Amino acid sequence: MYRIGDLAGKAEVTVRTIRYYEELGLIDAPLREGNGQRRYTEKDLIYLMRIIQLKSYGLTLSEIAEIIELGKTDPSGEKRRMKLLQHYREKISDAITKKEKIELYIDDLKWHIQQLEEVDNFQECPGTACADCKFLVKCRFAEKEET
Amino acid sequence: MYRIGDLAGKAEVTVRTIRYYEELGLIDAPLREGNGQRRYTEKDLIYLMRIIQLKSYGLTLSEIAEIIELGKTDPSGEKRRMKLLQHYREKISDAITKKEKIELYIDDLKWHIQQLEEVDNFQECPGTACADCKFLVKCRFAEKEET
DNA sequence: AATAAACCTAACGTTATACGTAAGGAAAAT
DNA sequence: ATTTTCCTTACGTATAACGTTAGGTTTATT
Repeated sequence: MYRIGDLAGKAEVTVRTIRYYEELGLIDAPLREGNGQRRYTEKDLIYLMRIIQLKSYGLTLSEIAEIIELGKTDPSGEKRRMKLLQHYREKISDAITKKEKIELYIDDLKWHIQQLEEVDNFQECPGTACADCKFLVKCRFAEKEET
Repeated sequence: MYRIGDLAGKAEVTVRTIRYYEELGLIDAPLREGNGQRRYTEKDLIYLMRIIQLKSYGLTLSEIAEIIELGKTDPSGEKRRMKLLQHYREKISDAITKKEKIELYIDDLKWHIQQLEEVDNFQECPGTACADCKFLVKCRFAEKEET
């Protein structure tokens, strides 16, 4: 059995963080000794590490809470199972959207680099989005290409 | 020449947002008429749209400011050019890191879904990171596989 | 036994982001 | 003539994820 400080040490977080997660309902209220101090098990540690891992994936605490809540729901019963699946799939598509945005950004940066390597004034266009740029008509680069 | 309200309309942001961006130095202080009112050009609009686009990529305003600062640096002169290139490349690798984290997360969610489709108690393992899980020894699923 | 270290609850404080909103007044548009 | 837009200054807001006292008990160490 770990005391809260031990758990914090193993998980490399602060004691406050653990209490906070408990407050949020991210981790279950642990056993208490007669004196009122929290005692944790190995399982609690695993659970905590899981949360930390999800955080490292870029999830917010409330997103993690949501997932945990889903997990607590009785997984037997087709309807609940389907709902869980649906939630996860939504999360996936959100993540894919995020990912795609980052990819756009990366492309944009690459475009900038290319400009930087070839051109002098490189700061005035919207990058890879040039094709559907609202200002294509008035765009310098577009004008140049026309010429 | 646009007044600030026109510009806001075209860019689909509020007037406050434009003033705020000016405050942050994201956009240059525009021309003022005798009365002190701001007048904007088409170029200002393009600039603003560019900022909005970068925001849509998930960049924060300060990240955008940083990029704009980079752009303002005189790009003539080989050393500065190289430095700019380096900055952009760093930004790219940051973005790639972010992207990879999201991909991990997506994999993890997919793993969850798979578990959810096949298994009953699916909530207790760290997902795709199982291979280098700190608790593999004590892991239920690992034990089951050993059995 | 005495002092230090760890624990408890409750609650206010902090940093950052990206504006919103109100006050008080001048200029523009209808 | 009055409604709308604009100006500056500056306080307000919301969320996130804890940090940091405060005031007090418990456990560990010397």
